[in-house]
Amino acid sequence: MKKKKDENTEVQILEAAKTIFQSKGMDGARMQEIADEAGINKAMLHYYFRNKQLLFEAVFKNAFLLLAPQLSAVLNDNSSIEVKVRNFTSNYISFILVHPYIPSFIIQELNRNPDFILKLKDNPNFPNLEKFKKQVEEEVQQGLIKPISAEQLFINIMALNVFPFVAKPLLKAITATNDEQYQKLVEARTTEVADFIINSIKTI
Amino acid sequence: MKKKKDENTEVQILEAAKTIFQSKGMDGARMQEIADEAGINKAMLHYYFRNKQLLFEAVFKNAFLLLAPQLSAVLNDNSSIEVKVRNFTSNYISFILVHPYIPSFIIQELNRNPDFILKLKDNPNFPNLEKFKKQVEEEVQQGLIKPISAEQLFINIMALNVFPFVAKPLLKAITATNDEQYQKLVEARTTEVADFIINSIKTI
DNA sequence: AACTTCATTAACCATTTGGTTAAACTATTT
DNA sequence: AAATAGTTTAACCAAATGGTTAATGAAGTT
Repeated sequence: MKKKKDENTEVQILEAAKTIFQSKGMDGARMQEIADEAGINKAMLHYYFRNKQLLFEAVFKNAFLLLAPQLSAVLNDNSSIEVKVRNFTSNYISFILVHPYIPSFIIQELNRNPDFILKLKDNPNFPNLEKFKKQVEEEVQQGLIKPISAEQLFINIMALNVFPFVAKPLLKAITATNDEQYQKLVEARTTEVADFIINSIKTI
Repeated sequence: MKKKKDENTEVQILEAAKTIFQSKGMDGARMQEIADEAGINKAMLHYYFRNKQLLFEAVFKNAFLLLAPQLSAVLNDNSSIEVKVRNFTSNYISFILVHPYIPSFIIQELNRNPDFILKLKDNPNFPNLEKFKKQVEEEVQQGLIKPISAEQLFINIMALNVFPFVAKPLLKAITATNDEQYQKLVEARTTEVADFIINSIKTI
């Protein structure tokens, strides 16, 4: 091999960096630990990504690129609000079961450095509320759902779906459940949350 | 002054540590920065709190002791579920306006170190669901609210109230609002969220 | 006033950590 | 096979960082 950096090594680094960064955060992660996880020399991290900040940004962007389509899904398809809510809830919970750390990771690191989001906003996949806004207004107009702003509805959908994963340790303690019980509680939400939202907004 | 550690200094340190830890987290915070913020020598931090971990735990406990009563409020008074939901939502949002960093801080650090909660669980003020459970069951039985488990209802209440603050940078970006607009959006939730919840669970 | 005790500081220390460098290695090109 | 160019490593480095220490200050006790 020549001329081209070994893509395999690069992927290995990203994979290891993802593991370490997502469990320890930018500040808690150590370059040596990432190198060990990847099974390579620490200098390689710098050879491929120059420094810790750039490596972190690569991991962060990858994570966001996985999450963004999940959010956009609620916003940009053509089904009714009710169907959207049901699909989103069920899709999101499956998604999390595969990528459990992503939402906490993104929210945590955005709190640490809010300017970070500016680098993502340009991205064409960045979730956009426009279409959803029109749809909510229309359904309200038509009397299909009770008056609510698209922003508030969106926040509610996100909150009910994402929060149980982000606040897992706290909620586990308060509900006095073990891992298995909490997992069941969360899985039950696949339908519970959708029903809860729809109950609230649908007209009688 | 003698015999007693200068309480003023101790308070100054805790105040400074709170500021730094809550904005940078345990890993991102620097002892020197805390000392500077408190306007004292770095050695004082160790004199009063021995090491970084213990200083952090003091700050964390203080934060949790502020938050816990807010949560217990929903669970332990005697009003109806509907009144409780309204009171909690309105109280919680006022609370956050005074202590904006607390919930993110707690959730973030619990994710970093889930065992941390064990140190809090013993505390008599730790939120307990027992009473709330009975109440929900009763109101369901009486047909006052639709069937829902106390755990799910509690998670929903928490999610709808806490999430907008924890995920502020992300939600600000997606809703394309500036600080002022987002603040308004959140303040509107004082009543919006309560209505949303009650709409969903009340029987017709 | 001498003594004792806690509070505070400046200087110091060992370790950790992100990052660098020069050399070795590997594969491709000529 | 010699030259070339990218890849990988071990060793190294300077700065940052949590923590310590020995000396000084200040206040109460005798």
